[in-house]
Amino acid sequence: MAVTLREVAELAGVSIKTVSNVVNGYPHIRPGTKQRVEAAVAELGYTPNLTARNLRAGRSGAITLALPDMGLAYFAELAAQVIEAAEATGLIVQLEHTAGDRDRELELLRSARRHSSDGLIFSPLGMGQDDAQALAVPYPLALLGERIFDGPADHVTMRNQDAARAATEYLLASGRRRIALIGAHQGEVIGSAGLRLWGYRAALEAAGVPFDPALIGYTGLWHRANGADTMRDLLARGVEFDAVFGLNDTLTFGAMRVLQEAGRRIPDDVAVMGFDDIEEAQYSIPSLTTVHPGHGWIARTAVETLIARIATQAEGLNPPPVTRLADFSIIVRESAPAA
Amino acid sequence: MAVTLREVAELAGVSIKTVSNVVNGYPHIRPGTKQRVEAAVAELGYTPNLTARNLRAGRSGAITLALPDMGLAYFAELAAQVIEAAEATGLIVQLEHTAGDRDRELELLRSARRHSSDGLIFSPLGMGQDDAQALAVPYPLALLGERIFDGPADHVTMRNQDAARAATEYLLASGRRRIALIGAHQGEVIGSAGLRLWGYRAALEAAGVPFDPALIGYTGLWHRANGADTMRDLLARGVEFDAVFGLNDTLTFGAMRVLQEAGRRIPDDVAVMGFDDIEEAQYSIPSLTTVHPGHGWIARTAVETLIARIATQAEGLNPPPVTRLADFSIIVRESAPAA
DNA sequence: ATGAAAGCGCTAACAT
DNA sequence: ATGTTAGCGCTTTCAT
Repeated sequence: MAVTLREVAELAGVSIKTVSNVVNGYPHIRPGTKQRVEAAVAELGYTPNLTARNLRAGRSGAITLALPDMGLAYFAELAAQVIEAAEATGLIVQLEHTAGDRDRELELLRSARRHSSDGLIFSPLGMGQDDAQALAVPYPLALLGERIFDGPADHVTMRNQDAARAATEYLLASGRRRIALIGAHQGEVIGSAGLRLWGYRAALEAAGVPFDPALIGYTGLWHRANGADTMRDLLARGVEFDAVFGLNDTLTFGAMRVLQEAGRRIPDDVAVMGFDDIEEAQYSIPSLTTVHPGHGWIARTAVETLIARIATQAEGLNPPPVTRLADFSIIVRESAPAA
Repeated sequence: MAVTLREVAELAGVSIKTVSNVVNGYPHIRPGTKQRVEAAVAELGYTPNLTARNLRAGRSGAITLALPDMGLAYFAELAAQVIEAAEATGLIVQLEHTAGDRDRELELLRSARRHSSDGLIFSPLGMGQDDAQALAVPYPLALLGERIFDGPADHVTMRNQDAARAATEYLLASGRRRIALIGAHQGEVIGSAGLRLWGYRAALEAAGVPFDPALIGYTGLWHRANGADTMRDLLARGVEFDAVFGLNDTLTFGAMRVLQEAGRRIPDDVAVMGFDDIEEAQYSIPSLTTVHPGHGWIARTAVETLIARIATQAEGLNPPPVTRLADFSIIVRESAPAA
């Protein structure tokens, strides 16, 4: 079994209080005592039992991060950044997987308190606006993503519509007029796809460029293969276009491959714009012009917001939920140079 | 504050023992009592405090998974699988990031017990065989990967050398003779790169095909960009080859892109073989023939092995470390068809 | 500067 | 079938 305070105290010939004081760096300890305790700690290889400490403190020192799919680079990178941000404040991150399944997501919200964690950072995918009330949970929660707005929980997200509009305006400004959009979700209004499609349409409208439904490529998932399929379909339909706006980078890489297969030069024949700025965007050939949605900021802010909520809730307060929006920027690379 | 057993007991007019019994499904309870308790639980919204339960049980219900880099698809997919396997046995996974940095890895091993977790699944990258003794830690540990062998901890890994040999033999059998290898590490003997290079050489030797150092592409990291760079270098050097064996899939995709840029047809001019069988291998164009290293099995076995070690260590036993090897297989796809 | 002791919320041994 | 109680390892008043 593990060594306890009591055993250290016995060996050092002091009380457990003194050992606790030494371990926790309490200042007023006689140097001699301190040394004896430290020797005993070293000899026995004592490490504090965090579970006991947490029970005493009324917290667990861990937060839960629930993501739909670690296989998508965006989420994998987000996870890495949340872990980093949490680690910086001494919190451990427990990772959960929902597979974007609505039932699993709802179940997670219901059961999350059973996992000994101080709060949840949650990125739903299967749940939608109608499920907003399920976010009214009795523990600290920070929502990510674009599935649910104005819900009863803190929310960290980005200006999807503005960003998509800016991306489209960028393509328009570089002289493109027939901009294909891939990754649309049939009938979606709220959600990354719906919002970004709106931004795209707003930019077209403002520029007086007619919206052509034939330019929209629909696909449920946003993996590389889906982008490839959608692009193949677009080409097969013989639609003309001089630019492609992919609603996420991974999808866009798939589309880019198919374009190149088909002999379309990027950016000469077709300019390509992505969304997410995942790491690979810097290294692809050509490198990908894309929307940087501030995921680092989102990760840090999610952790920060959750910590703040944990603190206020511990004081018995319950301030109204806040929404925090990340800044975005267009990262210009080879696939869509400026005009 | 959260509702406790005591409050539920008070409301239901029973003792906390009875409430505990009900909550834990102890069978012999009078139906009426059970109902009253359940009503009280529901009314107050009681959920057990896991920290207290864990303190009592002497375990935390969580395991730690430490990986070098979530940005690499292989590790992201491995994480997802470990989480799934752990979840199936009721364990939570705490994820840590080492960035493949030796000092961070050593620090992690030292401090891991401070994190309230029952054990560690650890995939080192910066540490090497010389650091084997650092694995002699006083808590349950399962080692992954190919950096350290015969260390003082349980080890779940695969037959790297055999697998690389089989992959090379497959290419030879399909009639290729000039097989470029990319992803080699200068001077490495132990480690994924070193072992796989050895397997490659063994296959060549067995087939009587001379080893040509000019065919070896060196690169430290195994990201897509590294594969692309290495392949560009190979092409620039004017080395002739009719096949490429990439030491991981991600790297191989980068190389494949450059090959296609250069007008080499896959598999007609160059057959391409990867290693890892990440999801994308099914969807790339062409789809990637690769070594399936049994990551699902590795994830499940790592969790299983760790749980077994946790159990024996709790009984005060300390059986010698075990090594468990995953089976591999060659997944034949378009990039390198059978002869 | 240090010790004694209560108590965080839970489970289980022991009673009844 | 249910109640009483000790104790998991720790921190923290309250004494001294």
